[in-house]
Amino acid sequence: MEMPDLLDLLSKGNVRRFDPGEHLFRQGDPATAIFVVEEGRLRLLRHLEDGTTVALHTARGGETFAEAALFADAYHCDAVAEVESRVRAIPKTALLEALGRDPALGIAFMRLLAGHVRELRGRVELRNVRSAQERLLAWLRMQAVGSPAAVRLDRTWTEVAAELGLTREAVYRALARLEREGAVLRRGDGIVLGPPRGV
Amino acid sequence: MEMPDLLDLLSKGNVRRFDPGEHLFRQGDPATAIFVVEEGRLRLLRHLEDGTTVALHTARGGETFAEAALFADAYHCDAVAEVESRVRAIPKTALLEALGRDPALGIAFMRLLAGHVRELRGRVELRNVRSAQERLLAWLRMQAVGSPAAVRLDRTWTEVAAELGLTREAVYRALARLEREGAVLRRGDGIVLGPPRGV
DNA sequence: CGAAACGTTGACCGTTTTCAATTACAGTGG
DNA sequence: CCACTGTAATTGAAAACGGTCAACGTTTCG
Repeated sequence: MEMPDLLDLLSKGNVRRFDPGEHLFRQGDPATAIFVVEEGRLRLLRHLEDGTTVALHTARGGETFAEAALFADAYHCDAVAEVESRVRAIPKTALLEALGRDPALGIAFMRLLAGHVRELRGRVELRNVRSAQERLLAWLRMQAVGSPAAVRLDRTWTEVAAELGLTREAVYRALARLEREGAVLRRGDGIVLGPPRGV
Repeated sequence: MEMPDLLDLLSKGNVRRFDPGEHLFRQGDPATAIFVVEEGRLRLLRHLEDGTTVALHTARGGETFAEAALFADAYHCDAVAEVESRVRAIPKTALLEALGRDPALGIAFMRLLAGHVRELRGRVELRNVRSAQERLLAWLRMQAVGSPAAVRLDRTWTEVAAELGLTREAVYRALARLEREGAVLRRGDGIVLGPPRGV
């Protein structure tokens, strides 16, 4: 049950550049493609009947979005670049055709989606932890690998804060307090959890 | 682009009855099936390392859940019946095999998963709204249907509060304030939004 | 080299959580 | 038919917590 050339397929589309505020597509436009964010940040916004707007999602580097466009005739929301961004567009027809032809590719795509579901559920779960300190600790434990459990950061704390639904200040404070209390240890480019209590 | 016999396939498993509090499976159990709720209500609960438990999802009649089990060796959460429920279990091996054989079936399943992804992303984005009042209002607008926009509650406010990531008290207060400010109108079993300003 | 963005810490303020108390039901069993 | 029990709904008051603002050092990158 290995992953066939799904990534290959997902890298076939054209990359386009968008300026801040520029639209990739608008609610109601014919759904013609799904997207992969190469770089930057896009917001998905839905316009409601009463004229108000609600944010559906914020897509960042590496993420795919508008997958649901595969199964709809039109986009259900706007996609707007928040900062200058590079976005790869995978044509819907080609992707659908490939998925329908090669079952293994379909399975791979399902796994991708199922993984998203699991990851998103984890994210929601994390947000249920009220305390900033506990939430950060839970996140660190989820990210941790090895023994002793350690996390190597591949992103800035500011970005981590956004994922946790906190301000960066709150994260720094939580971090400082966790370290003060001996729950974690900052090690340059990463964090070590559950440090030796005997010291 | 119609839905092929996914429902057909999803109605192939055995139906089992569960009493309130009874477990369908537990976190760590070998993943052998995905499920469809025939009737009742199930909660998916994840146990954190600190012993606490958080709700991942509440599955209701008609819903499928634990789809991610198809691609995982073990369940990553508990499933517990909240009320007496009838649940259909679709064996993982059979489903995987059928999905691999019939591409159309796969497409239908992908659509299901893509819908879940969209819903979950919406949930996360909702949690990014800091103010309890704004968050509740955004949620209400998303749930609203008809004109004038209205929401009929099929669950308790306590449950809504949990989905919003707030305490029920915070929800009641936000609700009271929204009503005081004329943004919503409580109507027995539901809520009417953006009430006529002329009155 | 200079402008951004990141990292870090402090103080203050507003909001939400918590704790507490009261009302309103719906179901249960005597 | 009614007291009895448990949960939901509701509101108040105080405490805790995170957000916001501010200030400053550091790194990054054009």
